[in-house]
Amino acid sequence: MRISDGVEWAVHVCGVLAAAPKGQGVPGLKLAEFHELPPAYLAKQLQALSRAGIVAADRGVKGGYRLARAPSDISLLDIVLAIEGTGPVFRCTEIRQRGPCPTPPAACRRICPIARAFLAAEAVWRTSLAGVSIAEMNRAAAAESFDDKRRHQFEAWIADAAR
Amino acid sequence: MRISDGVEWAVHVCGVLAAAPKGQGVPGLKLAEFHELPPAYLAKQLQALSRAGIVAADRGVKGGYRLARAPSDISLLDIVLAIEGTGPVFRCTEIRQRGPCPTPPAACRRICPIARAFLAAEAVWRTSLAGVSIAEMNRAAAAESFDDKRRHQFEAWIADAAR
DNA sequence: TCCAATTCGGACAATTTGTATCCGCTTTAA
DNA sequence: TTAAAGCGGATACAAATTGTCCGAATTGGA
Ligand code: SF4
Ligand code: SF4
Repeated sequence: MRISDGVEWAVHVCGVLAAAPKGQGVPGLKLAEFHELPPAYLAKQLQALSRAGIVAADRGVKGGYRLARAPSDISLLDIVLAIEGTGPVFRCTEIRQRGPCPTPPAACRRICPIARAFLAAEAVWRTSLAGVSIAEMNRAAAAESFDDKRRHQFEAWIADAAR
Repeated sequence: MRISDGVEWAVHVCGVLAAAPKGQGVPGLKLAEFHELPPAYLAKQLQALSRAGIVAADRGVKGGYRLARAPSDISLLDIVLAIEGTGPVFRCTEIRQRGPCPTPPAACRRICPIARAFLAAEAVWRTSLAGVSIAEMNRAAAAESFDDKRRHQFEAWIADAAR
């Protein structure tokens, strides 16, 4: 049970896009270059973000990716669900209905205590991730690891990358 | 990001063992038969439970598996960690230290806000799973899906399976 | 208007991970 | 001594993940 690398990439990319000039798009190639990621594979993750309505994509020579909504309105959970899919982590194969002493179908109308416990645990996990937004993380990251020099370096880079 | 089938199997097996006669062991073959599971693969999961100290294994002709501690002292989290491993779900590849605008190593002493958020979410997930024990789930399952006839059927089966 | 440059999009292959099985070994009770 | 049972490693098989490619769509200028 491990989380895909694409989730980490997507979170970082959204952080960069949140800091990009309003109304301008950043090409996927530039985003890949920023973190030294495989461009073609990152493009696939960006497609998933686009399908989920988290980023918007403009094609053509002045195209690129930009956030589809405000950074404060995009949570970690949104990104995880976009990349990993919305299905539950624990999925039941109904083995209780098999074997020499099966649970009768009538008793299987409601999910069993085991599945309930896993769903409840996933619910609090999702709630926790839903509570932190891109905007908050960018603010925290800037305060912790940006000095004036690096901030200027970043702004120069993104001014060149944005279209 | 999905959870292994072996976890579901292990939880069910622990539930069966909790209902077995005290002091007697149930062979792995019988446990596989009860849920119609592939015997060889279930045996591997049982090894993991044994290594984690959740079940105890007795070898030899009167051997079998039995719970290593009280059912009320075995949580869902214990089983998940035994089967899936204890590593974190989200593991960072430190991509922030690469590319044209890297985070300086000095600022990477503490984990970043992104990783913190994921670790916090996993912590509440684990806490939730740690709060439900095998004993509680067996009690709930019995109340929901056991009538007198099925209870007798189950006790007859396990009396024959236990050694 | 048409063409060339640029970019996203989905289909496709390669790699890694997880699933499942088997067999020899040790241990134990009869 | 023998039969039953768990342990561990070696080995095939299936699936998900990772990674790459080429075509469709859009823009801007000739
Ligand atoms: S009893 Fe619960 S965990 Fe087991 S197969 Fe049914 S729903 Fe899944
Ligand atoms: S900044 Fe955070 S999420 Fe990104 S690579 Fe570093 S620790 Fe991981």
